[in-house]
Amino acid sequence: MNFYFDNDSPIYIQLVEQLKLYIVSGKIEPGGKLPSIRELSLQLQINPNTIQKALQELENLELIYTERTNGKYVTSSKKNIGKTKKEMTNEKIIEFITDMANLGISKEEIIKNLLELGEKE
Amino acid sequence: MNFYFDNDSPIYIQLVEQLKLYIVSGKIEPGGKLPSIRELSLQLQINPNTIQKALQELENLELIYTERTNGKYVTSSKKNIGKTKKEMTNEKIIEFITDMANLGISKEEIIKNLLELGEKE
Amino acid sequence: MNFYFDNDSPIYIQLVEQLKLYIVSGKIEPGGKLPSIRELSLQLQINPNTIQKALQELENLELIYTERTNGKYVTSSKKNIGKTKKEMTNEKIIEFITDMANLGISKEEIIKNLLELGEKE
Amino acid sequence: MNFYFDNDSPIYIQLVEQLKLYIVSGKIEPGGKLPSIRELSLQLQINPNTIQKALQELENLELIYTERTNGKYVTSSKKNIGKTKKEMTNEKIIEFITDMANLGISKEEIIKNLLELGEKE
DNA sequence: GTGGTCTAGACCACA
DNA sequence: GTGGTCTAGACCACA
Repeated sequence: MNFYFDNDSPIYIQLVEQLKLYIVSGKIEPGGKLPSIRELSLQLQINPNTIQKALQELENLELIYTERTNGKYVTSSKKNIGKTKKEMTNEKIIEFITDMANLGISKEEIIKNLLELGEKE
Repeated sequence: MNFYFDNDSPIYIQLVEQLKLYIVSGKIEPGGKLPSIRELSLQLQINPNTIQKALQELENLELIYTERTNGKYVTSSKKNIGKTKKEMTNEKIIEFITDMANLGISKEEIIKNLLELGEKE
Repeated sequence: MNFYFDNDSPIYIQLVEQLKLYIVSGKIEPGGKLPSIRELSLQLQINPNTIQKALQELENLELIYTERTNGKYVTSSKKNIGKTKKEMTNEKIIEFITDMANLGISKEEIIKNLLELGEKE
Repeated sequence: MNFYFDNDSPIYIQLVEQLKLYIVSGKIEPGGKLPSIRELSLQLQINPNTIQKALQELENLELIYTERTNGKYVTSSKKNIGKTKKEMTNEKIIEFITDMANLGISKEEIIKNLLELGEKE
């Protein structure tokens, strides 16, 4: 797991986004234990308060849960994970389509563009 | 021209984004005169300083220019407008593809998804 | 005589500067009659008030003088013209040296630079 | 670091210019931390908004960068600093040569003049 | 009328 | 503590 941060948005938000992606894409496995806040703080060179804030958000989304005195775990609920994945996907698709529409770019052009990008890679 | 503002990002940024879209999509025509800062301020119920800040950004992007004591105009340079449009489009496409890849969604799935959205509408 | 204007400084100032240069460099001859404000206004596409303001400045500098009901003339006084030329020159040289010093560039480097520029042309 | 302000141009521009000089001449070292906006405001007796505006310009020029909630730093990029220094130097030299040419003063005369200034000092 | 600058001061998120 | 945003409002030069 690698994390990248820029100065364009709050660090805790960037952390939430990246952890969400690791969870919904399965790169962090369901039910797995998370490193402690202290550990994460050291590893990522981020203030523990900021880590805590990010993890709190993930807990609100029911993607992780806390076992008192024991640590934090990724949910085992495929349903929760799937729901978040679907939400994220839909949100991003809708936003993308809207953006393209506002730019005056049709669905056909988008698809053509995507296919070309596919060939180049 | 309609403008909508939410509380998720600074007003001046939202104004810049919306004006950019109006310009690159041609809804404000190249060379056209913009309403004065005072007028926009009244219309949008936004402080003139905030309007000024947004327009300054657009001027930095060379999408508008200022005639001293006369007013502000959209650039007539199709090149500038086209360049910005291309930049905005590419940026959003790349971001979208990256997001989808991180979510573990393949290009084929995206296209399928887009086509389905097309049918629904 | 050609005039060029940008939006970086007030037009009347740009007009003063350009006229000063034409006078001190002799491109407008001493004692010569200037076009009327109306004519200049038409030619340069500049508001007559702006022309008037610029000419007033030149009159304060004793580079031109007004013959009531007859028009405006460039001074015949070589002394006045020479004095202004010297002032402008010294001012610009001092400013340039100061700028270069602030940039940490020595006199020797400047001269080297100038000579190189000479060769290229 | 000393700052001087006159009434000939906007304060924020003068501040930008002076900070640029301090940066490109190395008097503020690359990577160094700038005083906070509030501190500068107090020291220079200038409104924080005006300071902010000046620093924003420097950030646009990529001469400084912001660490969220932490402060502002001079870039460590020698490339950026060098590029700006070169730009400033060339600009001023070209402007100077043009001015002198318009005044009808030859390169030889300029150099003679510079050398004389050297002797006087 | 136009845009530009500046101040005072409040308020916010973030770390 | 840090920077960022926004408003209210004054004032200015210019055309």
